Amino acid sequence: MPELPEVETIVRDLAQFLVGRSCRAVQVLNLKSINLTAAKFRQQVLHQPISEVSRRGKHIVIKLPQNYLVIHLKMTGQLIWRDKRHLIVGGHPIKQVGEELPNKFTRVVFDFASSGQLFFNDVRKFGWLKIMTPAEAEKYWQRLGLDPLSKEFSLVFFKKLLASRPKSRLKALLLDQSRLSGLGNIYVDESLFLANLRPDRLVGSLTALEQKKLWQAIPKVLRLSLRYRGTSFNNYRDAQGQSGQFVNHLQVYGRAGQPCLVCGRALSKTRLAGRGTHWCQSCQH
DNA sequence: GTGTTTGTTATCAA
DNA sequence: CTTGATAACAAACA
Repeated sequence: MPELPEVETIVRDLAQFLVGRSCRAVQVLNLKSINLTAAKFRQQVLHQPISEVSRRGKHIVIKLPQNYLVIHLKMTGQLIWRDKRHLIVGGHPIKQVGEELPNKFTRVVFDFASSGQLFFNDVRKFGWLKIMTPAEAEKYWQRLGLDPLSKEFSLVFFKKLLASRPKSRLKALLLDQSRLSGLGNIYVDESLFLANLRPDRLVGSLTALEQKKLWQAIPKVLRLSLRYRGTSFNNYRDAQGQSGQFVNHLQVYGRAGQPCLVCGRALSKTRLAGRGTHWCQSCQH
């Protein structure tokens, strides 16, 4: 489940591999993964030098001279770069990390001639790659809320956000991409645990101190995960096919029934805002 | 065969 | 308008 830290990890890697390069061939193995016909998609991408790879919420944005290639990995999407050049260290070629690609879940392949290949894999086919004009992209971004790692994510902004949805539950508000963009199920649960707040608390019931604590917890969790290159609960891999290691530092997500790492009480799992919600009944109020 | 998993959108209800 | 619930999308996994 790629959320902000996972997408940011992929974007930083891809920028190194892709910027300045042009795609020489595209194979579309699943038409539903793209927003144009294969011929038009190919025409938009081929021989167009990539100038920038960036992130908008959970979206990956690849800048081409005329248009943007916007990618959402949804739940099981992967973007994995395979270098074609034989890296020789100490007289021996470095062994490629991860499995052989393409595999049965590869949906699109971008060929970068002599340098390498980029594979879009997606078990569940929810992910997508869309060519957008700058105008279309701008319109699309307008639906996204603020990035919690941006400098605009101030305490004042956050308090206004909370005040605008007083009757919502914390879990639902933090998952809403039109309010904040980038948090998903894992980091919402982790942030609420770190802030000692119940996921089902009404937003309007928070004290000033609780508001500040939550505001601090969100970027803290995201940055910590980024340091470990994200959470590979199952499907997520970075752009080099490697797992993220933050799964070893999760406090509540995926730990239902196991002891709370702070107080020792068995962690709970309930259903809230349509999602499995993990939390500690002793530590969160 | 059944239930669970989740990002996002659409639809419906109160 | 707000909020929440549910289905849909698709496929693996227990």
